[in-house]
Amino acid sequence: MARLKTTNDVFNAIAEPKRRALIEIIAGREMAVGDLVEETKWPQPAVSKHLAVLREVGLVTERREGRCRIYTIQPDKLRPIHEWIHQFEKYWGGALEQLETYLDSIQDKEDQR
Amino acid sequence: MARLKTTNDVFNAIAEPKRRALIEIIAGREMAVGDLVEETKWPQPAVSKHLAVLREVGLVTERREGRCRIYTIQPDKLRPIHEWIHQFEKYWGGALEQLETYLDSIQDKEDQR
DNA sequence: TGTATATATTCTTATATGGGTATATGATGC
DNA sequence: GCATCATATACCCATATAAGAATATATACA
Repeated sequence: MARLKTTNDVFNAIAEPKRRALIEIIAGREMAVGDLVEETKWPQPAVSKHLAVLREVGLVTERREGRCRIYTIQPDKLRPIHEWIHQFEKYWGGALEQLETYLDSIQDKEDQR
Repeated sequence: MARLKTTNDVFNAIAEPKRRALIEIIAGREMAVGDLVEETKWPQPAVSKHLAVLREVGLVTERREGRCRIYTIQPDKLRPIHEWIHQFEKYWGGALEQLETYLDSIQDKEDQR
């Protein structure tokens, strides 16, 4: 087997720095492809192809508006990664991180209710 | 250009599920390669090669002890990823996550002192 | 010195990439 | 219908895998 596809999961999708850059730019707002091309100064096909990967793993959604395609971030898709790393937080943490860990454990119980 | 090397950074290194599995197994203890082979039931060269990638990005360190090589995790190397995702947490959060974000901001100020 | 043990490295191969360029699709306005 | 704008897709290429099998390295021990 070769390396996993970039569209295999969110971990693989965000391994590419340019896709992380796109996520940072889109976060919290809605943007058309053209806006992203202007902001990044990358060739349009490059932007479209990276967006296609992010779309396939669900990190962004697309909505058509006339000729434009408006992209929106789905940040909750990053949560599995956050939680995967969270389990190792206790090994590097100072005092405040420990409190965080404690509060998370409370929340986990709440989520189970 | 092709895809970035798996050893390019921690993001690329942990994109492979088997490397994440290794990290989960080693976390919090010290293990020889043989222990990992036994635990995973993977072929020994596979384990060694995945460990080499983790080593190159600093996620594990190796110590020689007789014929064995003992591997230890360096969990703080995961921190940059945790912090990258942290900036998007506010977009998905419920009440307790907001508190977490607040506590983090306190801690950031503390770190700056 | 020779042998067994523990681990790393070297091949090979199938597969997937990201960049660049050209082209296709699709909506708008005349 | 036709030209134009906005975006996606197809093609080519150089590069990097991960798996498997075979082999090399290094240490311990008789």
